[in-house]
Amino acid sequence: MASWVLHVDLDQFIAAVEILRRPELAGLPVVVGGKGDPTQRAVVATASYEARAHGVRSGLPLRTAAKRCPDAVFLPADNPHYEEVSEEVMATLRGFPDVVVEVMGWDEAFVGAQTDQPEALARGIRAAVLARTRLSCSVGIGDNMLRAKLATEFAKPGAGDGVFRLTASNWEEVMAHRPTSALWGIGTKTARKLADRGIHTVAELAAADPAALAADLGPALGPWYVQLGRGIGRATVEGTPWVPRSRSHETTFQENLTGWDDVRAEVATLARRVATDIGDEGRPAARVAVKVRFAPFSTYTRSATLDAPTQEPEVLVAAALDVLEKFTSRRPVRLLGVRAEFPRE
DNA sequence: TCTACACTCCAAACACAC
DNA sequence: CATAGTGTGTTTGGAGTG
Repeated sequence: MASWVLHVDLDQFIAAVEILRRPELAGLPVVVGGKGDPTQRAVVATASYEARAHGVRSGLPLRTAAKRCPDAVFLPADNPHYEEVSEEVMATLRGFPDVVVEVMGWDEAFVGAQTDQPEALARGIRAAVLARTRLSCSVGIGDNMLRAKLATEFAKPGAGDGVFRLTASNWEEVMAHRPTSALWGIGTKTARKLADRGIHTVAELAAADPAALAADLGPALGPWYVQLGRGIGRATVEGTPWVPRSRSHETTFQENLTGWDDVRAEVATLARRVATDIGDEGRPAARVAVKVRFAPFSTYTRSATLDAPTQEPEVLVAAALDVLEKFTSRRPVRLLGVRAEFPRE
């Protein structure tokens, strides 16, 4: 019996959930995000494949989505409902005997298993999730989590047939000529830095000198990027529940705040929401951070350690307002956020 | 007492993922 | 022109300490 990592990823999860509630939307371009009003400041949470054909992607401003796809159906995000459906999916995964499930978000999870037929397990998972939730998913199979995660892309509708295996055996064949940005952990900024050094493809990254990259990109990140290029990653799926390090709330205002009294009032409101959350969890906060995004989009965070950990709402509000005083600019504010950090360890 | 240095902690910026 | 919300990890630079 061999050790395998499977990566399960729901297909167009949020859009699919909405279409389940409103079957008449099937086959139409559906865009979910914000309050469902494409004239507001908000971004796309998920677009159906029909909307994606018009260039609508997650993270795109709703306004832009409406321009690219004027005929799309715009729906508000209903996060509590997605959480419920997600729980149902994860419970289905945990129902398989002798597997370890590591949840990575509403719509994806890693499954660790000992088996000699990982494809059979993958198909079993797809069938079970479909039967229980009517949702389709794609499954990547790998000899570690990185390869399983990347494999899923080749299993997705339009690219594959629902299951794909990526291991040391086919890593080069599949990945060598792809851009470094195809790797999990390399975003646009890092891809750009690598390109500046003449590293454009996965193969070039795999062949790079870790020490040289360490000097340039950091002692931990540089060598890690080379490992990514080689397809090396964590091979053990962890099933132990995650303990959050922080809780936060932030909000973008439809109209910029121009008065500092308004800013103070909104920070207090956010701090109370955070206080409610951590009070419900019964975990005192050790540190409070305030985030301010001035118009048009420059963003800053300031923070302070509390005298003693607390969950007292008024102490947290006062602390957040204190931190806010570290900002001296009075430019118009488009976003405010408050974060509570729990004691380390 | 002053300076250099190693070390740790903290705060902020930054990058990334979902 | 437009760019959410939530959360994590790394790097960097300054403050404190011995």
